[in-house]
Amino acid sequence: MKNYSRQREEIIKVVKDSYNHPTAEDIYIIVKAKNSSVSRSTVYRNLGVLVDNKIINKISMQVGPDRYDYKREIHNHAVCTKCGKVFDFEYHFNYDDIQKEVKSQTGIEISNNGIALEGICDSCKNNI
Amino acid sequence: MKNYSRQREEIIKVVKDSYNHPTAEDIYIIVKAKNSSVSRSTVYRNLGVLVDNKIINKISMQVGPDRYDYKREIHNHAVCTKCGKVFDFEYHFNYDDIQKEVKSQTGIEISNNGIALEGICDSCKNNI
DNA sequence: TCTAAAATTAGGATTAATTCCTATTTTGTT
DNA sequence: AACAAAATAGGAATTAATCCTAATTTTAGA
Repeated sequence: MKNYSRQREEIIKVVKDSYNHPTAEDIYIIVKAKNSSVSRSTVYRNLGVLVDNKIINKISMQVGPDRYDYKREIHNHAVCTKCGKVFDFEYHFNYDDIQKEVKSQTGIEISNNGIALEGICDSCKNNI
Repeated sequence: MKNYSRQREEIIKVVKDSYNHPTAEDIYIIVKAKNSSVSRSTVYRNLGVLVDNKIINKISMQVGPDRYDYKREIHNHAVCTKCGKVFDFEYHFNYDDIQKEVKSQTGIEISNNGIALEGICDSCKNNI
């Protein structure tokens, strides 16, 4: 994130305006459509940079490509392992305590902002 | 899981005896080494079947291939997003309440047994 | 403003992990 | 034993993501 670039600016804006946890490909399509010539590799590279800089979140799941989420107030995700749809949910986790506990037990400095769980959503259960 | 097969039996045993969250490839190597001719696709297919039947867990993360874990008493995972190492940790989450809450807010029936968090481990932080 | 170094990009090739395909073999049932 | 259903082997194909290199853009400094 040393130098400004129009492409990165666009990518940030697209993620910020998306509330449906888009994939890298989704983002690529949208940025591309907005005129701005951009390459797939630029999208992937910048998403990585933005995750590293804690501007966006990356959600990896048991099914399908990774999803991205602009970092706002803390919230949690529930992902359907059949269709890949991502839902937000609220729950009062004691994030600070969890973080402290994980650090002391494993040495890992947690970067999640929120917790992700997986399961089967209603429509998939009724195999629609 | 309708019919018995020697290969599936072996795969279950390998996952059960592994306490280091092996990848599909790890499992394939071990089963193969144990004599038993087995193909990679058989390993992948059976791991899927075993996950569906809730005999094993699948851990997907931001980095590297999926990991598998034999389902025992409930516990949580902390994954390093740099090196991919998976650590266990204990934390008293109110799983029942979380499950109920997620179900009512999103319709998702959670299948996780335990919660997975991500971050950077000690050795990666000191970029060893 | 001009220039050089550093950062970033485009575009395509490559890789890694997983899924898919089909002929063959094994298993459970009568 | 015979038949149908389930599972396997082996390799091809697909998907998502990463990597590579030459060209372009940005920034900082003279």
